[in-house]
Amino acid sequence: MPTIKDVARLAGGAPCTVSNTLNGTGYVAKTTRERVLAAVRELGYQPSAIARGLKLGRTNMIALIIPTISTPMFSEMIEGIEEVATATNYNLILCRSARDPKRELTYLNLFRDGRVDGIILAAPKVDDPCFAEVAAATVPVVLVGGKAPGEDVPSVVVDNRRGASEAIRYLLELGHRRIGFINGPLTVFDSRERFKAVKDALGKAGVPFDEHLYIEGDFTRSSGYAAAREIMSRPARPTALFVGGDTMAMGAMQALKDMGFRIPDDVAVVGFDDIKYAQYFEPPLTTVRQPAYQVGSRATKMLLSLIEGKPLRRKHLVMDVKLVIRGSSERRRQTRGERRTSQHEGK
Amino acid sequence: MPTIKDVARLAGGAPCTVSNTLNGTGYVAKTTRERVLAAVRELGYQPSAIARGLKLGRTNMIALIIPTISTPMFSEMIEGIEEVATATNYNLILCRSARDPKRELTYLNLFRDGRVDGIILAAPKVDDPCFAEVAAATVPVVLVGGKAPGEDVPSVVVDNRRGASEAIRYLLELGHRRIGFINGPLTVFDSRERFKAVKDALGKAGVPFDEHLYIEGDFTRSSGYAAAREIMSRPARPTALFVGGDTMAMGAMQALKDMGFRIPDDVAVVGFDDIKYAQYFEPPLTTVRQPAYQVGSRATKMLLSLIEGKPLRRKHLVMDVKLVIRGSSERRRQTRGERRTSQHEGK
DNA sequence: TTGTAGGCGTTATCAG
DNA sequence: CTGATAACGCCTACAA
Repeated sequence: MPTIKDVARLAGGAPCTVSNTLNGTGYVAKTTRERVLAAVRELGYQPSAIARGLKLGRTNMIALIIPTISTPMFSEMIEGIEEVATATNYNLILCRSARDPKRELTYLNLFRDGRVDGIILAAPKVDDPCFAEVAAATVPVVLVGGKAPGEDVPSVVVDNRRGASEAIRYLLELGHRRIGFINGPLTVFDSRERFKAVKDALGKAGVPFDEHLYIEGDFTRSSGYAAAREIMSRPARPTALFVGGDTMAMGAMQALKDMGFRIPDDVAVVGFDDIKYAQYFEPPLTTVRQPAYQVGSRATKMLLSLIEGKPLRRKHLVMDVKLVIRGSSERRRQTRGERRTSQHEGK
Repeated sequence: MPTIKDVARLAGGAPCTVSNTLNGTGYVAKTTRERVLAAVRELGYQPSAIARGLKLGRTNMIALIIPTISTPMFSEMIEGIEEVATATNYNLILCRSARDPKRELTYLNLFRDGRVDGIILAAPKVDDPCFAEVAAATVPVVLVGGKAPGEDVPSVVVDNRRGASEAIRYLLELGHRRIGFINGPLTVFDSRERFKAVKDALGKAGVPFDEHLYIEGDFTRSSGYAAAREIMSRPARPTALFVGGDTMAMGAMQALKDMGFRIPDDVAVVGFDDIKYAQYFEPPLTTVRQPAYQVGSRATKMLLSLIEGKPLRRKHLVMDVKLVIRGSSERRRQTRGERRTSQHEGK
């Protein structure tokens, strides 16, 4: 690889002139500029990001620490992050935390050395041990799907409370009174919020929260399967299931079918997420849509603002969610012909 | 951030002694080492990856250039890549190419400056303009899901020919003679291979390849939907559909249902990929499983070998595929009880 | 066994 | 307008 010196030599000048030409800093005579640019082209010169990073203390890299990559919600979020980063000339370093605070900590420590200009930490645990590290970070950190104690660390979350209470209110309106709730682990911010909202919504309707209708899974399909089997085997089983995650809901639906229950006739199911595949479940899943892509892109915009030293207008963003009603919760009144178009949502 | 000098000062020594202590290079007296380590701990010192990268010409970073992130096949592949990279102490820079050779080129050029030690280029086009750049790259490049002309650039692909011909042979065995083929774009390596294999397999069975039963989509669900609608509207429509991608197959199945065809009774469907959701389609999709995660991890191992300067045992890997038979191709003979377990594959 | 000097490729400063 | 010089933080000779 040619260096700036090679270019300077070929153009008959000094390295700093090349630098000034390329970066538009300082004054460079037009003729000089042209000679320099010609030399650059001839050599195929490209400044070394490493050397520049060392000098400037800026790398144009951001790091993303995220539980998994291939989970639909997270992979969409990653796409939103990548999009904004790339558009702003930043590169993305991808780190999988597997929801393990130790790994989060390792990465957070790794990145204290200036190799990245900012960090997005996705889905930290409630009381995550790494929050101390986050507070002491040498670069801006934005939290996604979680909040650190206090108001200091900027965050983007979805409106879990609203989503969960809408789901519950909707099921109540349909006449359900025994509503099972398959939640994610309470160590996860989203799950905790949803838990509170569900209790609240039930309480307001005068329906007592029944612990026997509550189970926690771990967001996997198999945990949803197991949870549904369990909950449907208990006495006084529910007539509806609210599942905090579409992948778990998929497992739950499978369990219901395997146990011989019809959806929604015997049991209504409402999920959370609205992953791409939710509308193609059988029956299509009623679920609370959360804008994963936008969560990612907004968080990245916040991070980039912080990196540029711009103040944030709002430190904590709560993204809107929306209940999407499909066949898993209401008996179909549609004819075959109507389904044809109704099922063909989006691309 | 403290530098190596700060540590040296605190420990009462020279920077190089700190370096030697930390890297195990040269001789360091035990007492000195201890003093150094104590100072390191006290200051929370961590070597700067940037400075080290500049000095050593090695960054422990690899770049991945891949069409999309949230497509199931690709996101699994990314996970395989991330896994191996992390385990070997490398970090992953994620770049989305959107199948655009221009973007591939931009990235390939960007990375010539030494900021990464190696590059994985996923799903390049056949005759991709960036192959020239790949050949001239300053760091090792491994191709995934594609091959450059000649034998020079290492690659990992799946056995598309075997997969496609098994699918076709299977449909022929079931008695199908008019087999529609919804393929991906022929600019994609996989699609091209599958195309040849399908022609071959039909030819060997004495069934002529009928162009009216062939359509290309772009791997999206909507393109599968449109393609199936189109192909099923033509005269002498097929009794079976082989679809080169499960997401497209999902769209195709939707189209078939909307048109009133029963699967598999009126039309059998066989996909390619075996994405996680394929087994939960209605009916569950018969498809050719490709090991996306392993493709990613193997490619990364190859790349890391090249980076370490180790010779490759084999420059070109072809990963095995496997036809997975489910309900979309054969009329169910199972009772409800049997389905229960058969549908509950994997997690 | 330890320390000194130089350089990796840039860019900022400041003198010419 | 241009160029010499120093510095970013680290590592590797080589000298002490």
